[in-house]
Amino acid sequence: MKYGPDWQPPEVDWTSTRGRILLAAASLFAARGFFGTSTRDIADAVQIRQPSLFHHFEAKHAIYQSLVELDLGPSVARIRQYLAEDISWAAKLHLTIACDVRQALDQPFDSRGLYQDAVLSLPELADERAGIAVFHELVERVVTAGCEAGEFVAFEPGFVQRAMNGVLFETLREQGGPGGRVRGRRPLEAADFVLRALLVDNGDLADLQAATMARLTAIPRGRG
Amino acid sequence: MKYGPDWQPPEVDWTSTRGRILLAAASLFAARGFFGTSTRDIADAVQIRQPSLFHHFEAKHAIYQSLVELDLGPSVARIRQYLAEDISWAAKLHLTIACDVRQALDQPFDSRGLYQDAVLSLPELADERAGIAVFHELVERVVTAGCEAGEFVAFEPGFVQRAMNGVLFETLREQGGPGGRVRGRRPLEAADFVLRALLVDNGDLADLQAATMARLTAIPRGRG
DNA sequence: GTCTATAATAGGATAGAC
DNA sequence: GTCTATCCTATTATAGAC
Repeated sequence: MKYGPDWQPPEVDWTSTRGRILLAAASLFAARGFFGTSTRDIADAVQIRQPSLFHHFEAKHAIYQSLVELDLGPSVARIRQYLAEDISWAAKLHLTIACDVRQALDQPFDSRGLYQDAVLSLPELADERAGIAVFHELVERVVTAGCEAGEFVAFEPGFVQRAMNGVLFETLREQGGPGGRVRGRRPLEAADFVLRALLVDNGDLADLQAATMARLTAIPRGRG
Repeated sequence: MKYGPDWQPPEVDWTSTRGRILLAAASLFAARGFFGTSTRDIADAVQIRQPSLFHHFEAKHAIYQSLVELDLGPSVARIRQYLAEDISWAAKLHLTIACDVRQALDQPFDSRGLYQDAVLSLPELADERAGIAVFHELVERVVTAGCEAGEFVAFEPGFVQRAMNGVLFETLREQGGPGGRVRGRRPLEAADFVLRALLVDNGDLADLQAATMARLTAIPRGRG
């Protein structure tokens, strides 16, 4: 099942025409939005003719769909893994945020144009809506458990999930997407910001930072 | 000057055709985005013919522009006022966040479809881009001063401004816009979340809450 | 101030040659 | 796998009657 425990998105050869379409479309979606980008714009950027796109993707929304899969799939997989590990709830959340920011800054395509409600409400993107709902549910589970364990103060989990997403998205918007000069500390800063808001005892933060940093540096960089 | 110290948006009669166009357009922009909403969609919702729109607004983007003015104008005016008051930096920021959320939930139109980079990059919306930049600059000024005064921990002001915006926007998305059952505590929760992340001493939070609450209840409600 | 009629263009997608 | 040619629809906006 898509976005299920054993699913992962198909590999992409970024030098192939299909890969270059995805890269160009992602940049255009980020700059002008899905509806503000025409298939001609994308084709021009890849230097092919507009109808040739439809040999690689059945429709415009399929390009967007593939990009969401590539961005969301690993995020869902990671938080599933952290949930299974024997670490504190705070550590699970800190890792989730930091690794999500790090992935978005490391991956070759720009993810800032994805996750727009107006696009996701297209009927063809039902799987992606469901996948996002799964991610949100897993985050809420961590927040709820962290509250019950006394690690977090009592905000509503739904609110926290939203607030965390807001911090995540805006951090990416600020960074200007892949290719910008990455501020290396942003993944940790974003995670620290959210955890400081949640933690009952901010004294725990230094340990979280050290643990997350150790695992962040273990992620392969520069895939693009 | 638009969005300057003495500027405020023109009053709107929400029962007039012009007002009803703004209300309908705001809801549609929130649900399907600016580019995903056609002038026909808006006209249908107001029960007039599509060309009649152009008697009230010179172009589609002028509708969007008016909505941004109505939402952003009061926000900029408020933060200017808080900057002039003799209260702590933390109080200025707490008030800014809480009152912004409260306004968005109280005003008659849905503001969730505004502030999209893809739309704001239209050349006709240069004033609105500038207005948003002014708001961001004023927020950063509060954050920077709060850090220097030792009230806030040392995050980068630009990052904090982004994170705060993310929390703001996502809080509104969660609430479902005006007309949804407003969770009365959301303005305070959003402000608390950001201030907890920033404050060196979380013990100051209770005072902030009390001060903000006193001024929030003084805002007239139910304009819609 | 709202209407009908229509201009002018841009959009996504298909057919079929090479 | 890419091309040219083209279809069909939707879109923003204008003209001019009432």
